[in-house]
Amino acid sequence: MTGKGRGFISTGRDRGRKDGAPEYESGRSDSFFQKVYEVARLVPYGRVTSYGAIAEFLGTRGSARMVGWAMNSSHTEAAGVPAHRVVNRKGVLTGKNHFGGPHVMQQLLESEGIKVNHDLIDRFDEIFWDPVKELQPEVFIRFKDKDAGSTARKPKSKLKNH
DNA sequence: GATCTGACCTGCG
DNA sequence: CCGCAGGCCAGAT
Repeated sequence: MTGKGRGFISTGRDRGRKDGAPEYESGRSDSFFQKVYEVARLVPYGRVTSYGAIAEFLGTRGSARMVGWAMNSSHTEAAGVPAHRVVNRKGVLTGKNHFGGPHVMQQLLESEGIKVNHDLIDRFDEIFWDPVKELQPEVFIRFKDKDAGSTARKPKSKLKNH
């Protein structure tokens, strides 16, 4: 039951250390990037998610670009981040060039049983794994705990139910 | 310390 | 229906 009772996703309040101490060397930090890595690691085997889904999950819907940018620095993570399971909303392997090869990302996906045709994931809507839908019950509590009072969250009327 | 860029997404024309 | 421009936030120069 994945009894990872640890902090998981922190509030990330104190981002950026002016003292020049690199967060990634510390192993775990509260930086926004680390949160992205955590979510990316939660993507099940044989499933994929999108940058926007992770961004929305973290509370910053419009900052999908940051998720991709975070993946760019994911190579510093010794723990290993399954960045190949993160694609854009269309299911296109936009970050394939950052895997050290134009076909590395595709091969990684295919090794998990994911079919890729011309940099496009086949049956993307079927294997798509949305952290907001899957992890919402447990993780959102962490975020709400941050505000603790601002329970007045905007209802997500617009569901991207493909 | 200001400016630009970026593995994106959504909306408008 | 397709094309484009704006927005988003944090790292890099």
